[in-house]
Amino acid sequence: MKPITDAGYKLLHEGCIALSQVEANGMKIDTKYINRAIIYTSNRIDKMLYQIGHDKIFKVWKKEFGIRTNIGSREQLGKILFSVMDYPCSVRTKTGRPKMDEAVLNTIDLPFVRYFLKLEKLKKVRSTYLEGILRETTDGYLHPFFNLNTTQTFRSSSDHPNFQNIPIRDIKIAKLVRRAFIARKNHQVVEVDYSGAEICNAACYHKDPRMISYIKNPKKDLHRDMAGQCFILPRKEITKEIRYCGKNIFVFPQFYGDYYLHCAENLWNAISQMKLKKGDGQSLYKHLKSEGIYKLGACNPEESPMEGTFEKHLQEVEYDFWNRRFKVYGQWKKDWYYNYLKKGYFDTLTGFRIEGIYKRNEVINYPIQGSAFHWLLWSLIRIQKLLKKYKMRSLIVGQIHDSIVSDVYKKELKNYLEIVKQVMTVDICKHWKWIIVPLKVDIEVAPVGGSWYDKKGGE
DNA sequence: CACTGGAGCCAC
DNA sequence: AAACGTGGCTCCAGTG
Repeated sequence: MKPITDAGYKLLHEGCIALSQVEANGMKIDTKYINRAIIYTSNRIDKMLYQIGHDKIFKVWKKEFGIRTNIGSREQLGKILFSVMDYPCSVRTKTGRPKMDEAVLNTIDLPFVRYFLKLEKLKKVRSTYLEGILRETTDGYLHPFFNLNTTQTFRSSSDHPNFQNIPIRDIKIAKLVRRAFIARKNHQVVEVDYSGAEICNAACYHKDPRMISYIKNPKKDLHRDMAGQCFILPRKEITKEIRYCGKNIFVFPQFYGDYYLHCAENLWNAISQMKLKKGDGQSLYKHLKSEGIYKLGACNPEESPMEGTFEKHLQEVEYDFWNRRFKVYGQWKKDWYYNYLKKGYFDTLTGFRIEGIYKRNEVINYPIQGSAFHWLLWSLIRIQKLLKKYKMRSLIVGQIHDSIVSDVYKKELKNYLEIVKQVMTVDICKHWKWIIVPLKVDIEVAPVGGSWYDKKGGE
């Protein structure tokens, strides 16, 4: 893994300098708030511990493990549930222990298990995030590290603390943690990200005309279309939730190298969780039945799927996806991997060579992932230079793979956004002629006096 | 007491 | 033929 062009070397050299400035800038932290949040979370943890301590199952647990009883041990809980209480254990880890993650535990309908999961979540929030952030904060500022030398793909990483995995999906936990990240006085938090960075970047490699047309035409929607195909639904019946499944259980996994068996299982399971406008998941199973799909199927890699099963249907959807809809993309994947096998390395569009022993999915994913980050890195370097050149007070304070987090002086907001848009969607295309799709950014701004949690989209 | 691998979970 | 890519952090359990 090394730069093979001067431009590649220069990108990392300047990137390193720019990110060190980002580290030095740091983000302002509301430490008083964090201390309150830790107390609040601790109270909730105590409540859960009380609930657990007064449950009959905990008596069984103590009887089994005595002085070794550890409420944080999933292994011990597994023994109680699957050996002592005789719940069936359907999944095991690769070392043969019962799998005890959230998905498995959600299938066991006991208040005790619900308390346990709640407790684990709260402990994670407290230790990794609230306490982790506070530990690394000095004089009210947090300075996470951003590394360019640690990843296989030429992406970046972040540590002490990791700024790139602060909760956002679970809205309550997101608020609890992100509320701590604030802007300097008379500044506001602004986050700008490339929309569909990896999909757009992939298109620059494979140049599939149908993918490019999806990217160029805002009326087209790949995730909606694929959700429709997976569930055999017309466009108008695709709810937000169904589209979400198309995106996160079919399209992205397929891009990363997943295959129909896995997708079929996950989509089928997702149906049971769905709450639809017209009825619930059951109505979707019924709908599939009316289309001749009666069950999931065995999903055994050794056997070919049976007619009338969902796995058979997904096999057809997948075939269509790579051999008809995105035929050029599908062929590119084959060629790209074949060329790697022949040469023993592959080169990225941003000027790097990746050499060594890699699996098929790695060979296909690394260049896309790495180059997508390099769009961001190039943009960050340039934006920072311009902020300096115009003697602006706004500062870049963080970076998350395809987004830039800044602490923007309120009077500079308009200028800042102009610079960012110019660099990220216009200048970069002049710098890298191989960018053959139009680039778009999503902008989110928090009000002055607000926190990172308060960022809102729409220009 | 230090260290390590596994498992889990957070992000893109 | 194979089968979801990249990271970091925490806790547990086992080892030396």
